Amino acid sequence: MPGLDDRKEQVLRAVVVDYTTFAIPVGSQALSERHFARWSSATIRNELANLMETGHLQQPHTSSGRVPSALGYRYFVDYLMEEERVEPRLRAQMAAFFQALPLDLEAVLEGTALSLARAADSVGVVSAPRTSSSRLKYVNLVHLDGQRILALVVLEGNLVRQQPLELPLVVLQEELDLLSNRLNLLLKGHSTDEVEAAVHHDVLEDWVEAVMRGIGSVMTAYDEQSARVIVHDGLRNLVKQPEFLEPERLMPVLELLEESRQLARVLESLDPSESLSVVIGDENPDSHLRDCTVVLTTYRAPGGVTGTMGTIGPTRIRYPEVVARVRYIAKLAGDTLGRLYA
Amino acid sequence: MPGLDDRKEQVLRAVVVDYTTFAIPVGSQALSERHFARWSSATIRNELANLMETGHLQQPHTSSGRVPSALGYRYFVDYLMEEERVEPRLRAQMAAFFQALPLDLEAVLEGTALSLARAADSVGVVSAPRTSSSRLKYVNLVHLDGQRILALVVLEGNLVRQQPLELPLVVLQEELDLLSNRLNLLLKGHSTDEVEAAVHHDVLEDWVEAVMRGIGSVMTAYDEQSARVIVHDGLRNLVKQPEFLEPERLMPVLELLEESRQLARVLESLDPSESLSVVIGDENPDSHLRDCTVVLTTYRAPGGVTGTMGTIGPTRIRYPEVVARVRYIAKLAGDTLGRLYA
DNA sequence: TGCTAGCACTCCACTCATGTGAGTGCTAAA
DNA sequence: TTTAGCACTCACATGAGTGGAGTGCTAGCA
Repeated sequence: MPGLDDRKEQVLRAVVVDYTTFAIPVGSQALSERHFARWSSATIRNELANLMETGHLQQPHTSSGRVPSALGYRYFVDYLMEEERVEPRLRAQMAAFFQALPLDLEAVLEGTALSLARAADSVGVVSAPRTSSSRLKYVNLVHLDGQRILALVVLEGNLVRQQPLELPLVVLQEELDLLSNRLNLLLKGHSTDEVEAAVHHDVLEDWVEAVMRGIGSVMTAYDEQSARVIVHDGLRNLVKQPEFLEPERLMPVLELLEESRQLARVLESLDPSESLSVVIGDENPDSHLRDCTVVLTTYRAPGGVTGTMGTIGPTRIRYPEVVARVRYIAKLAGDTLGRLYA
Repeated sequence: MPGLDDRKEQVLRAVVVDYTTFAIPVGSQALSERHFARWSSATIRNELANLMETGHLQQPHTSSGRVPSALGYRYFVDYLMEEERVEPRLRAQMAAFFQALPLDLEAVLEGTALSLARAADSVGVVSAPRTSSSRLKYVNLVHLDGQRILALVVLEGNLVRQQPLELPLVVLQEELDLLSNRLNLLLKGHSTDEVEAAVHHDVLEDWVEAVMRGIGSVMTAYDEQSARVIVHDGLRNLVKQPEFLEPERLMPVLELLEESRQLARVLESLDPSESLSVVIGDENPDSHLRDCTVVLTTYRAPGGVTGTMGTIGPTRIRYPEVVARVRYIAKLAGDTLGRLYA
């Protein structure tokens, strides 16, 4: 529920727009001149004071202009913002960029991150697609040497994983082929849980059990890990920003980005239940991102292939523009991955 | 050829040691007190003035202490430095760290980068091993639907690559299994070139040729791309350094690290023909690294598996320590990759 | 000839005082 | 309810003054 009267909303919007444009605190006079010729600066001052009381604005110091607080940005995003349309020329550029990407998962993820970084002039992050629940499509066992074999596991979505295994005895490739066939009949189309249950269900030879355990652990590891593979790009855009001039501001973000496990956890915790979420400043559950705004969305390709992607920048970003661009890039990424998995 | 007399060398060494330790320009008095009780500061001043003339030292401003120039560091590294031994406790820690890494190429590369970053308190970079030319270990063909199949290709080093293929006709899984067996007999252990040659050598059915072309292209793509995969870690160590406080200093390095193609090119151009190379400041061919020292070496695992790795830091690093540690980590990385490819 | 004490000099880094200007809050009148 | 006016606040720039670390140079001594 909005909660601010019409003029307060106009003033708040003007502060957000001006601050995200000029990056300097905005004062009553500037507002009066640039936006509200019909009201004097004194009138604006009263409104500004009110917006301070309600917590929508902040003052870096007593006699400076106003800056939106996290709450102020939040109000702007929720009630005042009209999402822009991505400029036709930029749309075309982006589409061409995606069109030109090699059809290769890593290339697409990296391209998406780069595109996001450029579009928002901040850091772009993309998580690898996690199929909603991985299902076994195909197994193949390869003899390496002695008791060591390699299990190739193909999951739905044509994701291939490998797992070296040490068996309790030497097994020949012919026997492995036979087992591969049996396992394919038995387990094809089954989920991680079902595969792991099958190990306990039947009494099996030792080495067969070892193989099945191996397959189960690959699938489990994939379920857990796949959400953790994250590519990012555009750090240089962050160092340019005045709010990250001091290393003390930059460090937390860098730490987070370099520790991909942490980053994955954070993205997961922010995972947008809605189609797109904007998390502003200290709304972030992770303190590393206290000075950042995270714009997150989900990309989707046919076949339940989805993932999280978005941008991490200063709280002072041009929300209407960035949100629109992130949304559009998610669409492009989804389409491109669709071509990849088709 | 050395070229400096004994005392000048002593003074230069003292300047390098003190500056790399305390990170502030060193003056004649400090030198006299800390290193040369037998000579007065005035004497040292004369020597410092000489070392300025020969270009081994620099002065940030007229009345400040001296700082080694790139030439000075170079002289130190070439003639004055005694490589330290890695502390036993640290050796043990590092070895344990590598021992605990999962036997998986990416994990090992990332672990190596992290280890380098920690050891040198700067950025660690590791290029993927470029096997002189990849060799085929195993092929498996999986029917997807209709005319589409998936080729699973295992290369030496247990690297699995997949490639979806569209065949000119529908082929059943049984036929694919037969072809898999034939191909394994025919191509196992063969290099990219040999595999591609085999396509032209025999007259084959259309769809078999398509499969073989697919396998060849996977291998070619891997050969081309693998030299470019570079992981790095430890950026946060760089922002801490006083010489990178200003964004103008940090930016070039960031740009280079984020543009992995560029980074690959640079590492390649610096590729140490000797076992280990130290490239200091403006000796770097790439201007992005003008303020950096790059310590590069090669890691080697049995079977011609080699790659480039090293650290990128400010010119003010503790050379004897860093060089020793990089060397040791290269050994650990080589051993670990040896286990992986065994 | 090499070393060193002494001295004048330079320049950074810091402090303090001061002025300026953008911005504020408050009040009284329209 | 709006606005003109006014006193006030505070960051920021400027400039003068100071201390200190460091220098180059020179003359005298071993």
